[in-house]
Amino acid sequence: MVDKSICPRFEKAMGLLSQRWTGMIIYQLLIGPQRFCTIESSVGVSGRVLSERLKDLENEGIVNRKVYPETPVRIEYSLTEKGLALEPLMKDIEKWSQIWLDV
Amino acid sequence: MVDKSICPRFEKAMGLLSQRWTGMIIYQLLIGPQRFCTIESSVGVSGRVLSERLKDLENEGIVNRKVYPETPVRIEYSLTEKGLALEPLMKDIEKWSQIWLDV
DNA sequence: TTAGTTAGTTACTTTATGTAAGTAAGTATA
DNA sequence: TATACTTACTTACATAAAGTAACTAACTAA
Repeated sequence: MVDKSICPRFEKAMGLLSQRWTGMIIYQLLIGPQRFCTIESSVGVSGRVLSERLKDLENEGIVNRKVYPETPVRIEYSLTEKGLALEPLMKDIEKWSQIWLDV
Repeated sequence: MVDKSICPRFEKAMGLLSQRWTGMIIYQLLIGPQRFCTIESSVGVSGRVLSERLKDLENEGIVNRKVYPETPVRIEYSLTEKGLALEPLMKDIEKWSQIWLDV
């Protein structure tokens, strides 16, 4: 008795955003372009998973990766237009959490 | 070098919403009160995980569980005020997905 | 030559999820 | 009386995802 009436786009979006750490990474990148180690320490995600998530987000066109061949190499991750479009959503989570959650 | 400057409330909210299936369950309950088997089939989550999630959501005060001692027993899950307050957020995901994702 | 940098990757362990069968409490059917 | 059928779960077991820590590449500086 399958009765999936849920919009497949919504389902895909939720599938992306409900991966562990993905939301936190995007939220952190809303501050501005950042390098790997900065995201790692501010978000508290392991390098193994961060590397995986950034690859996925890049493939989805949500995150941009820019290499600066300095020494040591600097790589900056930033949000694309598609990624920046998630800001209202993040603000809503912020609002909700401030009203309904206590620390 | 730990530099977690992220708001703990936001982090908790994201921790809740980024659990697999949680968002879909809430989205489905926005339609109205529903029983276990309806959520199970419409969302496509397994009974094992659905049971776990509904317990968590009830503990968080997001979902309400009401027992109707009919035969066979009917149990209806619905969103509390706190849960309903997540609607704008869900609408944002909907909007974003419709603009930025293709099926 | 040794040490130090960033941005990863690899191997291994622990946790989360999927799958399918089982349970409890009750009614209806043979 | 026995068997089957309902919902709402739970349990046991298998697989997938995430955590941890060590390792690598490419380059510079001491």
